[in-house]
Amino acid sequence: MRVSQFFLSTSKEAPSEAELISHQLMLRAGLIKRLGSGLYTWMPLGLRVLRRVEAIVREEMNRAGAMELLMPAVQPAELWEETGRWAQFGPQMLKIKDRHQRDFCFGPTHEEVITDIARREIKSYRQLPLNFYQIQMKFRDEIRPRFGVMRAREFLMKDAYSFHADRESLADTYQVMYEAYTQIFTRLGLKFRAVAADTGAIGGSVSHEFHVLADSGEDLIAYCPESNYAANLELAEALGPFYARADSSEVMQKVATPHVKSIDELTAFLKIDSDRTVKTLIVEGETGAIALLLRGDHVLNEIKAEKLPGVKSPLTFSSEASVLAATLATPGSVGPVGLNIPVFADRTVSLMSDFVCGANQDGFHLTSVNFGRDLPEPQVADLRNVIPGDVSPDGRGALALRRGIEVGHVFQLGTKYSEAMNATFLDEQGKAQPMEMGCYGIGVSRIVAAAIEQNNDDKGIIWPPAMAPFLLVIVAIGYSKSEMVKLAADSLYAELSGAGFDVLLDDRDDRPGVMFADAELIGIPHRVTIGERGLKDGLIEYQPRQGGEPQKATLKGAVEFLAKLLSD
RNA sequence: CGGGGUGUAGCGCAGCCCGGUAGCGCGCCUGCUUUGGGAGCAGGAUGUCAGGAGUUCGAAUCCCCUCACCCCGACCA
Repeated sequence: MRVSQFFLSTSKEAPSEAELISHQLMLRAGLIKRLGSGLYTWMPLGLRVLRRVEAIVREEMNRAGAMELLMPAVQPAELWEETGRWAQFGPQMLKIKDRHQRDFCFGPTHEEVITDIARREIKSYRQLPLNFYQIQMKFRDEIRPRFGVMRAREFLMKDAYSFHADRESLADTYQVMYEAYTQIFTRLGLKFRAVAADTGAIGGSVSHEFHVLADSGEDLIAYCPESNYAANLELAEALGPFYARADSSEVMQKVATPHVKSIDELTAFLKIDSDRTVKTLIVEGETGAIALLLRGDHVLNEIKAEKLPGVKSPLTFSSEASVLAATLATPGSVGPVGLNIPVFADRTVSLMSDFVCGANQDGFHLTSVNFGRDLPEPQVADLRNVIPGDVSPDGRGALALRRGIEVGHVFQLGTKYSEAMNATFLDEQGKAQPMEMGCYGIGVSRIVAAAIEQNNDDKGIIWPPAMAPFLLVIVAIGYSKSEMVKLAADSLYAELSGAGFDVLLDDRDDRPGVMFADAELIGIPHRVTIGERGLKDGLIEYQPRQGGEPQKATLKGAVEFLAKLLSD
C-alpha cells in the first residue's frame, strides 16, 4: 500500500475525551473515529489491525475443531422469553420494535439463538459433540461506556458455543478451547494470564477468564507467584488465619465515641489499628436485614456476599431507615452485640478476640468484645476480598494482586439453556437428554486496545508484529524529487509486496520528520529509510520500531535482508 | 441512575468572574524557499460560541430549561 493512495489521519494532539493511553493513541493514529458514546468507526488503518486479530482467532478456532457460522444481530424477543432473560438481562439489552410493533433486541450475546439452532438440528448423540462460533458485532447498552473501544457499546466479539452428550465431553472441549485461547493470545504477542472466574449472569459452573496484564485494567487478579493459582479477585478465596482465637483478657466496655462514623475515625479516636476493629454491614435479606462482619481494614466481596443463604440478589445495602429499625443505630455505630438478625462473620473476624465494634447506640462503641462470651458464635463465611500477602488457597505461598483487561472468557454452562429451551438429543437408549453446553468468548475489538495499552512509548503504538497493520514501512525521502530514490523505493516495495509482505510505502513529499513521526505513531514494527544520501553509496537504513539501533544495508541485498527480518 | 465536569474553527485551547459583536496554536488552501526527525516567509479560508427560551439598547459572557460528551461508583468481551 502506498500512503498516497491510503488514508492516514494522524494528529499531534488527542481529543480531550480520551483518558486512557490506548484510547488516545487509537484516536491520534487515526485507527478509530467516535460517532457517539460507545460507538466507533474503524478507519482503514484500524480495520487492518482488527482483521489481523480476527484472522488469528479464526485460524485457531478452526484448528481447534470449531465451525464458523453467522447468526443474526437482531433477535426476536420470544427466544429470550423462553430462558427468562428478556426481563432478566435488563437495560443492558437494546430492545427495539419492528414495523409491526413486535419486540426484538440487538444481540448482546447468542446463547438463545444457537440453542434454537441446536434443538432444531441436533437429534442424536451421534451428531455430538459440536462447536459453533461466529465473529460478529454485539451491542450492550453499557451503563457507562468508556475508554474508547475498550468498553464500547457496539463491539466485535468472537463467541463459540459447544454441545455435548455428557459432562466429560464438555470438559474435553472446554480444555481444547482453553488451550486454543492460550495459543491465540500467545500468537498475538500479548502478556496475559488465565484466571479462575465467577460465572456471573451467563450462568454455569466452571469458568476461566483470560486477562491481558496492564496497570490500567479494570479487573483485579489475585495470583500466587510460587504456584499456578490465579483467580479474579471476585472469586479468589480468602482463607482464614491459621492461628486459634486468643483468649480474652479484658472485660467488654462501652466507650463514648462522639461523631465517629468510619473505621478511620474510630482508629484515630481510640488510637488503635484498624485490624483490631470489626465493621458491621447491613444488607437486605429475603426475610429482613442481615449483618455481615468484616475486619475494619478488609473490603467486602459483594459476589461472595450475594451467595450467602438468605441474602437478596443483587446485593443491596439497607437504607439508613432499615438499618435503624434493625439495629437501633445509624450506620457508623452498628455492631453485632445484641443483634437479633442473622449474622455472618468473615473467617478472619471469627478468630478475633478483644475487638472493637459499634454499640448499636449512636455515638458509642464497644471494646474488648469476644465471641462466645459477649455475643453468640456467628455463622462463618468467606466474605472479603483477598489482599496481598494472604495465603494462597492452594496453600503454596502468598497471594499478590495485579490488574488485567478481560479479553476472553470460557464457561461450562451445563444444561441451563438446553433445559430452558428444551434442546434435547436421543441417547444410546433412545432417551431424550438435555445437551451439555459450553460457551467461549473473545473480545476482538477490545484486544486491539489492550495490545496498545501493553505496547506503547512516548512516540506512539508499538504493534506486536502479529497484529500490525503493516509489517514494514518504507520511508522514501524526496520520492518525487529524486529519480534515484523513486526507483529504489518502488522496486523494494514491489519485491517485498510480491513476496507477500504487508508493506507501506511512504511516497509523500513531506519532510522526513513528518514521515518518521507517523511511522512511529502508527506503530509499524520495521522501517527502512531510502534517501539520496545513502543511495550514493548504495545503502539504505533499517530501524526497528522498538529496541534496536539503526543499521545500514546495501540496496542490493535489501530484499533478502528484509525478507528474513519480516519472516521472523 | 446518582455525584462531579465540559461544550467557542477539523483538533487542542483562551475569552466568560467584570456584557460592547470572537481570538491563539496545530491542521487546511495558495505562492516562493526548504527536504535525514513534526520546516521558513508571505497571503488566505473556516464559527448558527451545543440548542432553546429569557434579562438587556446590546449576550460566547448573566438567568432558566433542554441536549450531548467526559470523569468517579453498581455491569461485562
